[in-house]
Amino acid sequence: MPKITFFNLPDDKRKTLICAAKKEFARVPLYQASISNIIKDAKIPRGSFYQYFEDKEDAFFFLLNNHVASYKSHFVDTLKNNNGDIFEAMIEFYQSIISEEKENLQFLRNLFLNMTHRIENVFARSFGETDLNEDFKKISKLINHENLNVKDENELFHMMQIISSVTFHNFVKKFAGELSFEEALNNYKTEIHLLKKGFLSR
Amino acid sequence: MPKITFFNLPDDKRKTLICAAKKEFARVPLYQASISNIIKDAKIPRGSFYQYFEDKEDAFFFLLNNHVASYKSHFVDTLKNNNGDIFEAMIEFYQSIISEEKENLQFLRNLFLNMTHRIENVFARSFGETDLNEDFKKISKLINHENLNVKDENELFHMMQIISSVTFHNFVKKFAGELSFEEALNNYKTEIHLLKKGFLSR
DNA sequence: ACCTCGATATGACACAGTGTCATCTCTATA
DNA sequence: TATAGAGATGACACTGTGTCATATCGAGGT
Repeated sequence: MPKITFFNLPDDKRKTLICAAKKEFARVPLYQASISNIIKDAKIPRGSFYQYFEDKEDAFFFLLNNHVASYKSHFVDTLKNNNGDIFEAMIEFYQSIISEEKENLQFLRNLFLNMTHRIENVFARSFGETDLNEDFKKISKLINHENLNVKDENELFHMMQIISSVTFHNFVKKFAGELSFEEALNNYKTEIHLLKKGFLSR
Repeated sequence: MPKITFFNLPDDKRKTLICAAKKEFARVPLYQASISNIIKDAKIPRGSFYQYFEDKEDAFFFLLNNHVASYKSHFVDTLKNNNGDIFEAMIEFYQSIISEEKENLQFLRNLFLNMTHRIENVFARSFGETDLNEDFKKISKLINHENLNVKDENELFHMMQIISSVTFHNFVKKFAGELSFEEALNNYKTEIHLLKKGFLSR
């Protein structure tokens, strides 16, 4: 977490800093990003950066958490709008993410092409160290269980794990392959369809 | 690829170097690994390293390719032994990977917890820039298509994509969560089972 | 034995980025 | 106006990278 001084900063200075950081993390992935670039862009001296953040990662994960928080609430909305149909909701969500504006897309690209477990974890659980089950239970309640071929909570949990693995991987393919919007969406739909019908004929 | 001089090296010197590199990449992930450590351990001067490799990544991907090549042939064997049952083969394969010896496990751990797209790609296709379909077709021929609920090559391709997404993610969970062998295996079996039966009741 | 030339080895060096710290500045309050 | 605490600043030490001029080696020719 950023230090208190960061939050005490006047709004415009804080915004400038956030923009500079976002710009750098949209330019290159975390491990290639440099504090030097950020402070040069934000026009603050080196020492100040360390007044506000622990280090590069601190700044990065602050930004990431903001992004993820907003995606999360967006996803919950989407799920509600689709009456708990998790599959339709995922497709709509996937679609909306790959339609983001340029700088965000670039940021996401660097994210997904360099998805360390630490980053993935931010998606899986809120940064506030809340229990991972918290989020799962919240989502689970919103899902329409009718027609779902799962026999208990455990199977539902693993179903969600599978869906998120597949979704992540589709993002990676989209960003790596420079797939068009349509290609990416069709691939994702095909895979969701396969998940629904299962791999074995009965 | 390493430079010619690397392959011209006397066997023992080359082995020492490979061991030192492996040790470093088992200690920390690629982005944290340092050439300085490798040359200190291998007792070669700094300039020599650059005589053999382009840079850190060059050495890393050389090692990675070796690993992956051996895993690949191991997987093909496993698939054959299971008479083309892709699901049983995956489970047996998964099991064998998480049973590797310590240094390899540590190397894999750093790999999966920092799975950049560039690394993932090495798994997906051979480094030799061969067409990605090459490998897929080879595996596809070995798979027993009886009872498989796929209607064409395209669906089969996406089925394989899903299986590999899920498998990758299970490796990540295993290495991140410090799950026991049994826990990890059970989780994986559950997910494969779910994939087989599908998410929708019919 | 000696020379030569291409291949290889070596470590000093310039450079880039990190994180720290002593010191300076600002502002609110007694 | 004095003072304390919060914040700002940039010089500095340190670590690691990649390069390059120079040294060394070894096989083949004379």
